[in-house]
Amino acid sequence: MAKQAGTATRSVRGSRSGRPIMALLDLLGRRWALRILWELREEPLTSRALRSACDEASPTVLQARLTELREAGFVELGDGGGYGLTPLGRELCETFMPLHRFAERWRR
Amino acid sequence: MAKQAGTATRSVRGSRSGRPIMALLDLLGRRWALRILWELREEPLTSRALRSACDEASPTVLQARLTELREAGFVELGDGGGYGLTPLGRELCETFMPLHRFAERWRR
DNA sequence: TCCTGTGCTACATTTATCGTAGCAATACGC
DNA sequence: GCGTATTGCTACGATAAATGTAGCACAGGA
Repeated sequence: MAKQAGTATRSVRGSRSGRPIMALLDLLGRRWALRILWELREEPLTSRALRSACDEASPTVLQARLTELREAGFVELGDGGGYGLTPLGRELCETFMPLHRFAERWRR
Repeated sequence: MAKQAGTATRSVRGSRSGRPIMALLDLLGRRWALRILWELREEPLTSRALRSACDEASPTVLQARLTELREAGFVELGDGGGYGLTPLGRELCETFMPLHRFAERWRR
């Protein structure tokens, strides 16, 4: 699994262009990535609470996504335990808020 | 591979809640989905041009994503050939535009 | 007719994710 | 101390999804 340290560019899958938007789209395009950010939007959650919020997704992927999101600087592990958004992550989450309104109108 | 007709709700993976935002986050959280929307943001592209734009992603997934995005009503296949965004898809894409600015500031 | 480009598919290989179980560490109350 | 509960996190076999390469049928254009 991808878990190498965030030393370098890390050639995020399918985006060797170096354009940051591609790296971001790729990171957010992995399973549960968007969902994790969404579930943390209001308050920090423990790893198990987050798992519950994410329909009991397997801890393997959740842990992988959390590591990636932490390396990206969007999520952090509070010293008292529990995952929360960093200021940057909160900012990113704000970017996604209009999606909520859109989804409500969409209603497949 | 997921390819069933859009007959029913289709229980989008990991979102049995019925909340549309979950379905949307799930759909957009599949590989190349966000990227496809992004690459189509300006002009329609043929399937092969889209493939080139997406770093030569395998046509199997691209075709799968395109089918899903079409069923969702975000993408359509123009009668002259070439994939383009529907008005709804364009609207969704607008929602993601702030992401571009964010990514530029992010620059991992 | 041949050539080119379109959307799209087959299929074997590789990779990601799932599901279940369990670990070490850190607390609690007794 | 002892048990018990919770934390973050990992192992590992089974399953689902993505990759890479090749190629199909169809529709023009020369």
